[in-house]
Amino acid sequence: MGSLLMIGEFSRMTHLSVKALRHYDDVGLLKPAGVDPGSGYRLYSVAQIPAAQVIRRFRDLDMPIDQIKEVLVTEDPNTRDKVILQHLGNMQAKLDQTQSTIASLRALLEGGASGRVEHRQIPSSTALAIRARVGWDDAEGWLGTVFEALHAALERYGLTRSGPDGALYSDAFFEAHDGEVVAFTPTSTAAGVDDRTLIAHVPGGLYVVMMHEGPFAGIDTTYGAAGSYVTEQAIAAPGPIRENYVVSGFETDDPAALRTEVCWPIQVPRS
Amino acid sequence: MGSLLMIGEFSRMTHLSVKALRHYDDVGLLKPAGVDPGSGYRLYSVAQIPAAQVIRRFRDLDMPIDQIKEVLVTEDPNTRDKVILQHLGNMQAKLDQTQSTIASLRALLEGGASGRVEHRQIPSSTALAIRARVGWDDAEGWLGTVFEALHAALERYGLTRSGPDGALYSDAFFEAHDGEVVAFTPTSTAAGVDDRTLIAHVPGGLYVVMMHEGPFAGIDTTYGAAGSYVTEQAIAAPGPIRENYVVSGFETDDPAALRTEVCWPIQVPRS
DNA sequence: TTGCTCCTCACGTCACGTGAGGTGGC
DNA sequence: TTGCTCCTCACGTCACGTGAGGTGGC
Repeated sequence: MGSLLMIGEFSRMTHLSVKALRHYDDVGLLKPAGVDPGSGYRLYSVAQIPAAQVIRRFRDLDMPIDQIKEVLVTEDPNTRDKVILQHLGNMQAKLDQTQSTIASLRALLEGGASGRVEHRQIPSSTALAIRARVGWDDAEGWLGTVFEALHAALERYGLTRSGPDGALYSDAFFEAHDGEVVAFTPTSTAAGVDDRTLIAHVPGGLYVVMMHEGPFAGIDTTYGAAGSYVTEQAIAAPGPIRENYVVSGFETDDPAALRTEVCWPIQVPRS
Repeated sequence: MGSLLMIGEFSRMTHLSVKALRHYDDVGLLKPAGVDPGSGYRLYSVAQIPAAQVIRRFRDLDMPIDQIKEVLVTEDPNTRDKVILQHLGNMQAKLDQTQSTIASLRALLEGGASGRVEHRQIPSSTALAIRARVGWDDAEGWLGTVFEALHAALERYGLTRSGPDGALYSDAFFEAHDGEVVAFTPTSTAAGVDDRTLIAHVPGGLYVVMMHEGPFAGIDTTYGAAGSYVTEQAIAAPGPIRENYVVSGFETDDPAALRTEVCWPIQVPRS
């Protein structure tokens, strides 16, 4: 129980480097069981080995130190294991996305089939919507929860969806990877909706529309194609970019079956 | 061809942030096609979009900028695609290791069955060996290539292996994640080996030996168990830690079937 | 006394992000 | 003229790694 180890021995037993161990002490992630008052030597207990092993694994998975701290402060073992397993779920999701990034890279190298460009006048519509400042990496998760909330609200008010879910993206969202996003579910009427903040008017306009087929990891290729077209035609117009989720994760579990319309605002042609 | 874009437009089309684009300009990863002499504005060409897409994917996969540069300077498209695919192979391997880290974390939470401890007098032996300073992350790859070289040498000299491959690890390898490692293939005789640098004497000694079952991602648990035992018995001795690859990647493709003996040096008991 | 292991600053690294303060064209 | 988009420093962040310079016990 009380066997104490010097930092080098503890390092060999846990495979954490000495520098890392000192850092974990500094930031309060893993404090040594004791400190020699005379020499200042850190003294670790063999009982700290399991905690060190958990830390090492999470760091291997690039979990931030603060998050690991949250996991480890949970004293009750059952609760703690649940927290860990939940984090593992997130890791797995990240991993799946990495897989999909690799796939999209392969696809890119094999030459992406650029889709067809369509000019479309999108009419304005009434919708239930939620607007927020969203960070780039949180966007996919945010959209998922928000659309679930919007669909639940639709049902609650006895309304029906009059078209695919969609979202408007501010320039800052792309340029600073952090900006306003409006997620909306169109509906023919918002009668009876008492929460006024949910009701929104989604402005229409003239857009170049391209269909993106497959997961979001590769959607930048469609953005590139649409943007190139708009640039070469010199018809770009200001305003948010719009995505329509024609076939979304609510309709299919097969990532390859996803269909997203990328809508790039363009000028009304001069007569 | 010549359509030029301001940095914000290029950001929206490539999904790279403006800050990232400026950084890639600074470090020479992606220079804008032109710069406005009056304003200093960066001007990108639509022809640069594919390069930006490749960069974005590799960065999503955490490939260092310098490596991406190496990939992109390869002008010939065929060679370049081969280089990229090779890097993708590495990525896939890292991903598989992440999977295995997750698995070992789950195993850890379900309570690892700590193996049996054996005291063993390991005799000294002659061996073909390669010694080098190795970085932590390179170790597994280094061992693979080195053992292939050693086996090839054995065959070349008409010798036979007299025991499992093994390696000696300096303290610095664990404590600084960068230190001396000796990989060796034991052989009863080194007669006829003209490359003297290959011949080594692997010293024997008294060790505590524990068998690690499964992939290397979880081997720290066995280190922890062996180290705890040695500490609690107060029998630790100086000297490198030794691993014997009883069932290695050369013998099986199933990670769960791997068997590695972790040998921790201990003192000769006093009469 | 020599070596060994440990200690504490202070600074470097990598890939950007975060402001501050300022400029040019519609 | 106001806004907008862009510009360049300079510094911050995260998780350590890299020395420099120094101390205590066998």
